[in-house]
Amino acid sequence: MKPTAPFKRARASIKDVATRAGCGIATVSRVLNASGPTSVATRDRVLAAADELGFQRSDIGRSLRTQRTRTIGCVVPSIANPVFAQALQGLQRAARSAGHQLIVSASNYALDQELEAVTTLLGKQVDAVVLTVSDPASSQALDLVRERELPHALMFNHAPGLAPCASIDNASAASLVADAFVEHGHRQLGFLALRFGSSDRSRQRFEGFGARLHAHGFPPPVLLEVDDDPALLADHLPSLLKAHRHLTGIFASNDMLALAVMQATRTLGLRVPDDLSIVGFDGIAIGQMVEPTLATVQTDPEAMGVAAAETVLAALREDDQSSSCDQTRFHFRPGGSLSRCRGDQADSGEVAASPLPSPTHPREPSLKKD
Amino acid sequence: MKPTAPFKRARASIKDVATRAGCGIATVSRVLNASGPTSVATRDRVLAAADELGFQRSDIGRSLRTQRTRTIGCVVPSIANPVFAQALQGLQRAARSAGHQLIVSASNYALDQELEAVTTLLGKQVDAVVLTVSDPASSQALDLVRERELPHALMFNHAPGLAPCASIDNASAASLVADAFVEHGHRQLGFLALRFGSSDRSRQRFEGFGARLHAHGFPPPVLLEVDDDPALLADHLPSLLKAHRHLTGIFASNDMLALAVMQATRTLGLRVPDDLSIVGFDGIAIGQMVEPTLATVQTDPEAMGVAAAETVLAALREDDQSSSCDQTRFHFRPGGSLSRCRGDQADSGEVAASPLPSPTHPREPSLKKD
DNA sequence: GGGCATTGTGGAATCGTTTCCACCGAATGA
DNA sequence: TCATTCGGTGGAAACGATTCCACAATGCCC
Repeated sequence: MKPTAPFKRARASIKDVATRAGCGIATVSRVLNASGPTSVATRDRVLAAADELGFQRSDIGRSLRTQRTRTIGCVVPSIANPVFAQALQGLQRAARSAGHQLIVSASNYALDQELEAVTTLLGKQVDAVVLTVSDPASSQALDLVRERELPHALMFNHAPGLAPCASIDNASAASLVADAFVEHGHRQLGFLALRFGSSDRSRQRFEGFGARLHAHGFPPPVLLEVDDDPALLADHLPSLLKAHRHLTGIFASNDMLALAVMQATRTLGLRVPDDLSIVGFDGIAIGQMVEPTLATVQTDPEAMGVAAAETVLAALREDDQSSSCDQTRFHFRPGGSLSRCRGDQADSGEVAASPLPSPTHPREPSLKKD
Repeated sequence: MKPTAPFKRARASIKDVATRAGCGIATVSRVLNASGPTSVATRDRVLAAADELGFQRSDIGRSLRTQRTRTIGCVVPSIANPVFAQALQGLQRAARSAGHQLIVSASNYALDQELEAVTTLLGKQVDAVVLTVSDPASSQALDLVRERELPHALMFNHAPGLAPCASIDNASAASLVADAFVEHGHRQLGFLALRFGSSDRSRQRFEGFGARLHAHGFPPPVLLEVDDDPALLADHLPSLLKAHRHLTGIFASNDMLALAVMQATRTLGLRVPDDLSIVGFDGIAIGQMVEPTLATVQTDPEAMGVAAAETVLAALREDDQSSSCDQTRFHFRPGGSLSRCRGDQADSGEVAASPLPSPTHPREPSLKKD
C-alpha cells in the first residue's frame, strides 16, 4: 500500500472497459462512438462492460486528442443585468442543444477585466467566444480573439464589418424614440445615460436620438449622465431633474433607469406623463406592470443570445465564417409614460419641422460630454 | 503538403518552448509553475522563449495530468430569472477570484434537465458543482453528485443536513410575513405561487406562512396557484383575484408575481393597499421604484452565490468538507403595498390571537394542492 | 485455388502537461 | 579525503481518449 494516493481513481477509464470486455481500447472507442465496424458480439460485450463499470467518457482526454472542448466562452459586462441574463439564457439553450457547454464571465464594464476574461477563456481552449464589449472598435479582447482566428460573435454591440454580431441597430432604434417624442409635440428633451463612457450602445442611442431630432429640425437633446453606482441613483436623480426643469421628455438609455426616473419624479411631486414624459429602452417585463406603463423600445435579448450562438456554432461546423450581422427584431412600444406635451399647440399628429433654431439652446456646458 | 490538415497548430506547446530555450520540458514546467529549483540563467531563457513564442499553457493537458479542471459547474432553474442571475454573478465573481471558471446550465424547472445537466457537468469533470434543485430530498441530480463524492453546495434550497447549502430559511422568512399581516389586522389571506409543484422554496414559504398564522390562531391561507407560463399571468390573475374577493391580503411567493398582482388589481379597479394588501418575496430593486412601494422579504441572492462558491472552494482546498449551512441575511422590508386592514377594529398594533376558528374557512376545495 | 476487397480487431502513436526519478557537479561536512 | 547533501537538470511515465495502421480471417469473383 502506497503512503499517498495522488488521485482517487473513482472513474473507470476506457482501458478498464477494454480489459473487462476482453478487447482492445480501440474497439471500445469504436463501439462507443460508432466510428467503425464492430461485430454485434463485441459490441454487446463492450456495452455491458461499460454499463457495469458505470463508465463515463472523460471529456478531458477526448479534448486533448481532438483539440475541441465543446465549450463556448462568453463575456458580458454583468450577469446580474436582466438584459444580459436573458441573452445568456438564450445562448445557453442554443449551445446546449448543439452539445456545447457555456463558460460565463463578467467584465463589470471594465476594459482590463474584459481582456483578462478572454485571455482566461483562450487558455481554457474554448471552441468559440461570444462577447459584449465596451467598444468593438478598440477592444483588445476582440483583437485577441480575431488574431487567434477563433470563431466569435458579438452580442448587443452593433459593429457591422468588424465582427459577426447579434444586435439591433441602436441608432435606428433610438430614432424611433425621437419620432415618438416629436409626434407628441416634445421639443425640450434629455437623454439619460448610466455608463456613457463605457458603453457604445449608450452612445449609439444618443447619437441616433440626436440625429433624428436634428432631421426634424429639433434642438439636440441634453445629455444627462449619472454615476456608475446604481445605489446612488435615488440621491442623484431628483437633483438632476430639478436642474433640468425645462425638459418635457426624457429618453433613458435603459428601462431600469427610466423606472428610476419615474420614482424620482414622485419624490419631486411631478406627475408622469403630465409634467414629464419618459421613454425607456429594452422592453423589460416590469415596464408593463407599473403605472403608468412604460413607453420603451421593445428588444429581444434572448433572441440575440440564440443568434450569437448560432453564428459561432455555424462557424464551428464548417469554415463558412461569413461575417454576418444578425439583426434581431425591435419596435417602439407605446406606454402611458409618454403623452402629448402640455405646452404643445399643434392639435394634429402632424408636426411641422420648425426650422427656427431655438434661442434657448438646451445643451448645458456644465455636463460631461463623454 | 497534406490534403487535410486536421488541426491547425496555432499554439506553441511547452515542448516548443523547451527546444527554443535549449532545455528539457521538465525545466520549462518548473520555471512556469515555480515548482522547483531553477537557475536564473535558464529561467530567463525559458521566459524569453515563452514570450517570443506567445506561449500559453494548455489547460487541457494540465487538467489531464492533474485531474483538476479549475472549473465549477452550476445548474439553476433559469438564468433569466433575476434572482438566479444575481446569484450567478456572485458565484462567478467568487469563483474567478479563486482562479476558477464557471460553467452554467439551466434546468428550466424540469427534473430530467436537472439530471442531464449534472451528468454533462460530471462528464466535463468539473471540480465542484453548485445547484439549485427542485427538491433536495428527492433530487437524482444531487444523489449523483453525492455518490461521486464531488464537492458541492446548494443555493436557495434550504436542506440542512442533506447537503451544504447557501440559503435562507424560507419558513422563518415567511413567518415574518405572517407576523406583518397579523400586525396589520389581516385575517383572510392568500398565498400565490407560480410553480408550487416544482419549487421546494415555494412550498417552504407556504408552510412557514401557514404555520405562523396558525400559531396566531388565524385561519390557514388560501393557496392560489397560477400557470407555469408567465405570459398567461395577465389573463389568469384578474379572474383569480375576482374569485377570491374576500381576501384582504396576498403573499406572493416572489416579487415579480407580487408586481403582477398589483397590475391585475388596477385592471379590476381595486386599490393597493386600500382594497388589497400585497407582500412579495426576494426584495428586487424594482419593488422600491413602484407606487406604492412593495412590502417584501429582502434577501441577498448575490451573497448566496458567494457563500456557495466559498463552500465548494473550501472543500476543494482541503478535505474539510463540513456540511455547513450558510445562512444569508434576510429581513422584512415594509412598503406601501401593505397597510392596515380596512375592516380591522383593533386600533393598537397589539392583536389578540383570536382562538376561534373562523366558520367561513377560506380553503377552497377547487384549488390544486400540490 | 489464387488474388483481392471487406470486416473486425488490437497495437501504438499522439495530444500537452506534471512529476517521479536518476543523474551530475559542486559545495559542505566530518 | 571521502561521503553526503543539494541545486539544477532532463528523460520518461503517466493522465484518457482518438485514430492511423497493420494484420488476420472471411467471403467473393474469376
